[in-house]
Amino acid sequence: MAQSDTVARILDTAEVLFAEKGFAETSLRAITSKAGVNLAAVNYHFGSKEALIQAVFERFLDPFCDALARRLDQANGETRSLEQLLGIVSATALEVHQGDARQLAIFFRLIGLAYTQAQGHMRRFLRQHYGPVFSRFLHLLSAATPTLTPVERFWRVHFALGATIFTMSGMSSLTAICSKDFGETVSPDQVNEWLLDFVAGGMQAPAAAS
Amino acid sequence: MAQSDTVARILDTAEVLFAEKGFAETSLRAITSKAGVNLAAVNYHFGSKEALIQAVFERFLDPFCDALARRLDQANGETRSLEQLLGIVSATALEVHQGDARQLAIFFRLIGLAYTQAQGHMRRFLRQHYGPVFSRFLHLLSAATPTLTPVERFWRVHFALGATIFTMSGMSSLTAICSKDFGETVSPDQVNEWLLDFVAGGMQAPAAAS
DNA sequence: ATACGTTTCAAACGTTCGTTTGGAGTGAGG
DNA sequence: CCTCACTCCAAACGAACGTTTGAAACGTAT
Repeated sequence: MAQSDTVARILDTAEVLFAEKGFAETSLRAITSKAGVNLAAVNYHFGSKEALIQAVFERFLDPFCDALARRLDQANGETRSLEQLLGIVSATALEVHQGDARQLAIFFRLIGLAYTQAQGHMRRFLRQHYGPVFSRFLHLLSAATPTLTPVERFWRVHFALGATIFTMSGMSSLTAICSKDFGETVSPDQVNEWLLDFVAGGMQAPAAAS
Repeated sequence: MAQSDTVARILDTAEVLFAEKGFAETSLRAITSKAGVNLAAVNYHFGSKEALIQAVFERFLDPFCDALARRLDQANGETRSLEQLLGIVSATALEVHQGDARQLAIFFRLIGLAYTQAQGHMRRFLRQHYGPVFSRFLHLLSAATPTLTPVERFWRVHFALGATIFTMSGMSSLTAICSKDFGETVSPDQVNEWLLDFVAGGMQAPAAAS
């Protein structure tokens, strides 16, 4: 075959293991042995471990950003409410992963890791590759939250990002705790809806006097 | 001297380096060389790297939880509003670190790392040592948010935790971006107030139909 | 069938890690 | 003055890491 499935097997396995343990805690030996490929395959196909990490990110962020840009295009010109705007992002994430809760958790966990574990070069990579889409979203968000000053909006976006990333990346363990403590199983979709309520409420909270 | 300051020097340095780079990415050699002590000192005084990590957490979490318990005692019996309750936690964090923004950022960054990087044993340690205080807080929170179902409150608490930990642990880089993009410098205290507004708004957001 | 580019493989490389060791320093008590 | 417990230190240990190597295996086109 012209292109073996070794590359895909490595990416699939690395994605899961990175999401579970982080980048530094996941060795190439763990990835290659679980993927059933030779240890040297990573350096042969990707060049280095860091290049593998970037490849993992590109594979799941490119489709997401493309889909998000498409949906934002459809919303162009129309004045959108905050709830609609947040719904677009949420629906895009669900669309790209076709409702697979496990994939969705991995998605957010990796984004969270990129923010918390990666040094400067990773943030630069994300900003260069996906900055434009993020800017477009921010512009629409400005129209949806006209009472906020730019600085306050900047911070509230990061509050919302934190709530989202933190929750989604820990979704599996949190749902386990939830069902143990309350005897009630909640679907990731339900959590997602509750999160949207929370974020919308926080975004539109009145600004107290400083 | 009966007790040298080697232990304190190690703890001080480890705290900073762990917060900067994470646990796995911080070697004992980096800690000991920056602290100006011998490499073997860590294993001599603490036993292992993992024990050092726990010691770092105990040193900053014990005073915080004690102070929080004291403040919750004072609020005992009285019905508190959500804003007052959140204010207590915020004021406790500020009190323990005496308004030192750098220390405060380290504080939250370490908590965030404990949640995202640590495997099961770290969460178990946190739950066993600091679970009771957290339960008391949750009980008071229930009284302050009577319209929420227990399950919804559970999730909103984690949304709020995510917003807080994510923001505070990335405070230094976020303030840098903020001042670069807006030419406006905001104090950590200001961000803290805005965060309280956001969390209060999210906590009290109306629950949409599921 | 032969030659060639691509991919796989076992083995080893050098480095860095956490940890251990045995002895040298140090100060208080007998 | 000697002893003993505590602390520090240079050096080394074994293990695990990312990476490299050179040959074997493979498919394809001539």
